Amino acid sequence: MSRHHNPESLTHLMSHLLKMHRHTIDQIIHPYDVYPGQPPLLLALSLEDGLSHSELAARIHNKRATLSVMVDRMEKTGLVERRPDENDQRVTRVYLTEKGKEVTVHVKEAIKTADEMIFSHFLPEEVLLFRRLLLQMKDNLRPKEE
Amino acid sequence: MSRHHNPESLTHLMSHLLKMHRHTIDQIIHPYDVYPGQPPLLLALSLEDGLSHSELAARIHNKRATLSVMVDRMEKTGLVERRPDENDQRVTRVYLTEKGKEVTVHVKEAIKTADEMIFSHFLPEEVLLFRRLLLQMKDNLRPKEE
DNA sequence: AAATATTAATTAGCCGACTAACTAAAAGGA
DNA sequence: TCCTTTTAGTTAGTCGGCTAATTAATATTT
Repeated sequence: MSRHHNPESLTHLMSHLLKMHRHTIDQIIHPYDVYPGQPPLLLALSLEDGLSHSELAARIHNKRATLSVMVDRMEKTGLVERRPDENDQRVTRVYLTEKGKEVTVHVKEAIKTADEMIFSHFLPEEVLLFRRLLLQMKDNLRPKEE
Repeated sequence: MSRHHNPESLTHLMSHLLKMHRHTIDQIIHPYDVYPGQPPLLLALSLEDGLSHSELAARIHNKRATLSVMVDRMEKTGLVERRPDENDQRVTRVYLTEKGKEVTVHVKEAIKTADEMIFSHFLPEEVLLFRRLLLQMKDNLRPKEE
């Protein structure tokens, strides 16, 4: 209780928490051919299907190169499919397959389970407060032009 | 402001924050031959040098296999060295080299810079509150035997 | 003492993430 | 129009992380 009072350990603790959270989800969804990095991508497509690679990469905070390889794998496991954009031949759009849509239902349940676990015993106002602090941090890290 | 009210996005936001935090540190330490995953290992050794692989893996919340490969690389870049344990021939202990110790000074500064950035505009009691919430989450995720 | 189980570390193989370098297509300028 | 710049996506190479399987040494059991 008296050790680790420096802010560094807070980020270390955060990364540990996220690792456990991710692991909880992965345990549930692994049987559905979904790998640990894929839930954000599936959720993004379930909100708006047919995003381009660039849009999708931005939504899930990944680089295009990372996304390209992920989509390769997910195409192989039959979760998504690529279709060329009609107007711009540079653009490839990514769509959920039927299997992808079915699997996303289970992914959402898994996330719900993990979130209820990690935020259990939290008062609603504590969750709101936590959100406010995270948004403050995000703002702090935003590069300022001056 | 009105979108993303579900807890899921909180973990997504956390992972985004950590990614930026890690990137901030990496920008500073990259010239010192330190790769983005290595700061926690260096800090652990600067607190207690000569840990075994198993101990070190536990401290930084990694698996032994992950650690083994990291130590390989860090031995190549001259940051750490392996020495066998005297009493137990199964055990290998990891020590900071002189270069490793020097570099760790810069790593600590980089972490300090990144932490001051991410926690700027935070009141001391907000940091404490944030810590309390994270510890609550950690406790929530601890597997209970019952 | 000998057989068995456990522990420490490594290796192989995979997924996730990045940067840098590349190709192709579209947009903009002279 | 032609040249240049920008944008979209892929590929290659590397680091970080995992699980499963392997090897070696120590502990346990019988």
